[in-house]
Amino acid sequence: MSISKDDILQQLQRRILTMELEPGQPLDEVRLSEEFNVSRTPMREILRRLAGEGYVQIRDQRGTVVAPMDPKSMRNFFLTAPMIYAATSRLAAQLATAAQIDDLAAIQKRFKEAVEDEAVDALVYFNDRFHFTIGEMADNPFLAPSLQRLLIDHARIGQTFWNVGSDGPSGAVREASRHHDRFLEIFAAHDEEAAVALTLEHWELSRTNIESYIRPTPLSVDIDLAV
Amino acid sequence: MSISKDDILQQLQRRILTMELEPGQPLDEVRLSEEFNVSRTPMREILRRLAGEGYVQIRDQRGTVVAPMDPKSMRNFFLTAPMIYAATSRLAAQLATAAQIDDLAAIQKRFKEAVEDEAVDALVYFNDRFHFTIGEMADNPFLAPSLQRLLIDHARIGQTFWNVGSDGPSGAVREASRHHDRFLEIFAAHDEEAAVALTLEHWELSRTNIESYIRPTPLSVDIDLAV
DNA sequence: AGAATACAATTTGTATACATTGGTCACAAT
DNA sequence: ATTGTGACCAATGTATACAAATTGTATTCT
Repeated sequence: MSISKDDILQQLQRRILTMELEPGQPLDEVRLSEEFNVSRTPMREILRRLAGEGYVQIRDQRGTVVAPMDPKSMRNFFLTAPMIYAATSRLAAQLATAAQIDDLAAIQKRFKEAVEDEAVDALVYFNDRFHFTIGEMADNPFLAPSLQRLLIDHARIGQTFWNVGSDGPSGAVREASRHHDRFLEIFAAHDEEAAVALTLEHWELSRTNIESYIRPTPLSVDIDLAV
Repeated sequence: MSISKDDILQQLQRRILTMELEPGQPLDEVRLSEEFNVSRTPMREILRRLAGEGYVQIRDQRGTVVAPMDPKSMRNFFLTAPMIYAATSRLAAQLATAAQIDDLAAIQKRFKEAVEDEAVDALVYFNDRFHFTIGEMADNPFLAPSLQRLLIDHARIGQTFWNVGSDGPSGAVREASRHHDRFLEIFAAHDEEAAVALTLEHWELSRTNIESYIRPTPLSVDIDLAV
């Protein structure tokens, strides 16, 4: 049996989220179709689908590139994420089914393993899957597409967030993991307000860390200026 | 010269928005490719793109149908639209350029013509284009996909809104048109708060009319119950 | 040397033939 | 009568050959 198109799609998504495929990097149809042992036709279809989901950009007659990340999109990201995340969490808390919460718990289990294994790529991926699944729980086709686009850039912008120092996972990583555990409890209790509050807390944790990377805390100015 | 793929895409979008193609209706690749004089390959690509934008649904090995409209999606629509619309308008007010406002004015001109011509399809279409263009002004790739999906169903759900009675365009239609004129002024003035307020006003007008169709005002209960 | 242009090479886009799958209908068995 | 089986048909999915377009390179002219 051969690899399915969905598998190829998912694998490319993972590579893009973990930045194994870098923003702006061109993707060659022929190379990819050879790598995955399919002809160009289905490969092109997969790339079109990735474009529809915001993972890649296709420019007419000029091929496909991994969706770039420019400063403007950063601004929009910080502007939009809290609103969409909060709305999604509220709906998820309203509508969560037991089966969905089980799925979410399974993802969180693998996330925790990644924390202990200090596996950055796995952290990025399962964190994405965790929040993506919350999106599915919200069951709102009008909200989902924006959420999904946010999650793509969140995974990529936040790459450094998960970086494991020489002294093991950072406190922030462990706190994010505790947040996830609390999400599970809150969804089981269908507590909308708590879901929104935790979402904003989770966002702040992420935002602070991301910003400290993008705009690092300036070096101390407390030096001797005497000449 | 032959018809371009973008033209075909746009034409199918228009047909779906005006419900010339009805929700749930199957779309045959071969028939469409013959109608537009292209081979199946580019036609399939166009359908894939329409699927990515939410105009149609593609089920594996079972073909394409115009995106259906079920009661659940209605609930989500009313839940989500005000938030996304308000956020979009705020950003559009912030960022509107003179050229964009000119574009918007051009669309509004054609909208007004449709009001006078009592052309329902044109009303539906140019109203959609008006709000779609506001979305472009907001220039936020994280918000746009949700907005676009909302606009698809707004055009379709609101179909009856534009219906022209025997006594010409309804007051609601004329009021919607006045709202559009005010949008133009507000964007030119970059007045964010006014933009949000007008958006909610515009939404209320639309919502009230739509709901009175979906859930018609109950027949009078003031009848003779005596037996 | 630098700019412009013609040409070659690479890559994307399209058409079409072939393969596979899902649905329908007839028919047999229970 | 209802349900299960299988063959056929129609429609979607894939491979591949060919066409068109873009990019890179070499050559020529100023």
